[in-house]
Amino acid sequence: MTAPSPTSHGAHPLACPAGTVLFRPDDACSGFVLLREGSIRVSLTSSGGREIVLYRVRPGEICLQTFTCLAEGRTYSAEGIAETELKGEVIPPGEYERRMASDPDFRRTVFAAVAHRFADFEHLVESLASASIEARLAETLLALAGPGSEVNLTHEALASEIGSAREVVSRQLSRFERSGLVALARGKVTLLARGALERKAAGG
Amino acid sequence: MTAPSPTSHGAHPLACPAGTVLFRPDDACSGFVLLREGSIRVSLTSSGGREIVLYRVRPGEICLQTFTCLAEGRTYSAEGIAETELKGEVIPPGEYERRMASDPDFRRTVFAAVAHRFADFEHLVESLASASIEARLAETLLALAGPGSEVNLTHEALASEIGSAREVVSRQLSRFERSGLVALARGKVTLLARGALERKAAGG
DNA sequence: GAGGCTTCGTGACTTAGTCACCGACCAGGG
DNA sequence: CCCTGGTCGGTGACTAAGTCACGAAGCCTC
Repeated sequence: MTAPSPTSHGAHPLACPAGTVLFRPDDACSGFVLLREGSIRVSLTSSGGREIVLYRVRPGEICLQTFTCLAEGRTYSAEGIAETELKGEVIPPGEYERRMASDPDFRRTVFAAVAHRFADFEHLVESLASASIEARLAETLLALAGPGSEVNLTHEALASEIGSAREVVSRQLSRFERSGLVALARGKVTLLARGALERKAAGG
Repeated sequence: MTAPSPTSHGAHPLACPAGTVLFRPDDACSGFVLLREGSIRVSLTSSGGREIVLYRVRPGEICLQTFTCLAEGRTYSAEGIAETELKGEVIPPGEYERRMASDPDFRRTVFAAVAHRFADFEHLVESLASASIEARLAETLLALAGPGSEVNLTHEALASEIGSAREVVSRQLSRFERSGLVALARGKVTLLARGALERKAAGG
């Protein structure tokens, strides 16, 4: 092998456009992804056809699905799609094993990321089990808007973010609109009152 | 230190009766538990007072909560209660670190357990997001009964197993009883028709 | 500018969750 | 033995959420 990457010997580069399907249920895992740029959406589709977004992988984070597959030698059980153009590296399974064994920093990083991801999962379970649609939707809108005030997703896509149905999201958004919290357009939600939405998200 | 345990130098024994609260939200983690006997119930209680059982730790499994705490140096976010008398060992954080670094078998075991636990979590999310109460309750009854045919839990406790409300569980159990699938007594559910329950659990 | 697709709105209905209350059962002390 | 306080379960009435069916409006392409 010539000119190994300075950051991780044995890894090969990853680069793909938005929309690429990185893995589907039952795919085998081709390696551990270190993302430098972009965002991967990982979601689960139940037999009834309902989709729910589990989490997003961003630079510095890891894909728990991938970790699981590598640790147990299993196949994926969820779907991963590139939301934006991706750049990073793929560490093949053998190399991943070697680094986990020999590189304490790498190991700590992976562990911390797994732990963090797991905390997200707990939050998801808690919110699925007991938060109202109003609160979940408000929270999700705030998270998706980030520092900006626009969310460019359809009601359908928002429904799968919160694991609910399109009609339910549409009706809740209408209520938000009537209360002046958001403005609606086709495929777009504009946040008008972050404070009020934050209160709703907290269950007020 | 004298007479270290033959299985894990630096670990100290764990033994406590049923009902012991092992950790609560915001507790610091005192070490990694290797369970030899018994069962720990790990559950989350939301601000609204609703409790949901996340998973149980049995011999050979690990507590993901504990792993998370150790990996990120954080406090617990859920509650852990001994369902039965417990026997095992507690590996203190420093010793845990050392073994993760130096013992490949230990590391692999922990990883596989984390991965397995994570798969359970996915199942929980999927079922919360899209399965009916009827299916979730049927599945939970079968799981809790194990090879036997009795579940000695109150409706309240069953409700927290599936993350629902007591009244909902009571009504669904009544329907199961009227269909001849179970027999009900105070604090006890007896399974009469596993096959039919399995079909319900599968969403039939 | 017509046709076709996607997105969204809505009414009618079912299922799940909440609230309030009451009656049945159970364990303890008198 | 009976009372009593506590847990457990049943139920009616209501609200929230999810489902089903359909149609209207926006958008793209040809």
